[in-house]
Amino acid sequence: MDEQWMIGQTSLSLGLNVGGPRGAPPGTRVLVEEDFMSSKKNHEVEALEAELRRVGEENRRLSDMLRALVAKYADLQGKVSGMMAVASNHHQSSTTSEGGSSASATRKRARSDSLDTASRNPSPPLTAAGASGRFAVSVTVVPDQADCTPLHQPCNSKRVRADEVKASRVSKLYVHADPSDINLQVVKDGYQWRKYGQKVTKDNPCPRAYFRCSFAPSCQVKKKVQRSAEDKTVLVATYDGDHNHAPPPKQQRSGGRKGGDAAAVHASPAPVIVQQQRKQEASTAEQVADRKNLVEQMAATLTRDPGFKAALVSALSGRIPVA
DNA sequence: CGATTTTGACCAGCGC
DNA sequence: GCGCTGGTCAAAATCG
Repeated sequence: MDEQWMIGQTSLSLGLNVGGPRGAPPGTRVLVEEDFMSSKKNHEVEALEAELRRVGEENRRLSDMLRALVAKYADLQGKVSGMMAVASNHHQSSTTSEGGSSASATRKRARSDSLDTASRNPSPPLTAAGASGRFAVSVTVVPDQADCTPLHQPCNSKRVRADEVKASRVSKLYVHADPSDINLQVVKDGYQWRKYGQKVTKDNPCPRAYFRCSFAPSCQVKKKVQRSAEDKTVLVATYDGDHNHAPPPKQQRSGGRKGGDAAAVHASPAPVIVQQQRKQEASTAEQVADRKNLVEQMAATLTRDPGFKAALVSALSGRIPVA
């Protein structure tokens, strides 16, 4: 995937001036007359240079470590992909012989079957999210149990327990929402969602909202959004399925009426974290470009954020003692 | 006027 | 069989 590309972006310019002025501005000149001052200055310069060399070396070492890590990751990913492909083939051959629908093929199932006739997309769930300038976003993925869910067993199974067994693609996204927007059940992930239901669940006083992807009628991705029972500032979004289309372009995402996901995404490019569940299927150039855009957006957002810069500067300046 | 949200009703699965 | 619960539907309401 994009590790190599990301590695190549080591020169993401943050526009920082770390460690104070690197030289007097042109045109200014400091005259130091006393010898002891001169020697002291030389001493400081040497110390700073030594520190600079040390930091540079550390930087190089960390870069090497990162490269090694990414290489290992890619290697492992390849192995996992291979194993999953093998498992998928195996499962397919075993499920195709299972035959007709069960006796509990109900009206509802028939309904959902009609919906499920739409293709189950192979595209990776480019689940990206940013939350109102907050950076606390995390993702957990329930690993695919079965790559190809038979059509008579739709992914949107009702029971969580059944989901745990049958669900093909379920991922969870934790978004730290703005406490002031305590009623806003919105997880901004770049896609257009249409709410089709809301329910108060037993274990959580906060209602759970049900969303469908409204950008593409054939897209069967569903999303459940609920505030965490423990921390009401945390939104838990559960994604069910994969999008079979690219994320809508920004100008189209702003079509929502009431400041929904789309409008929120349009409002400001929030930091995003991309998670990928099915690497072996994410090979098209378009998807790669999407992810590059997301990373670029992330970097751009971080560089624009004065708080981030300040934190980075303070962290770096703490490492470089200024006499 | 069309798209979206709201909300009560309905349905299916599960445990007892 | 019954009740509980989660998921979905669909009509009405709302909004730009």
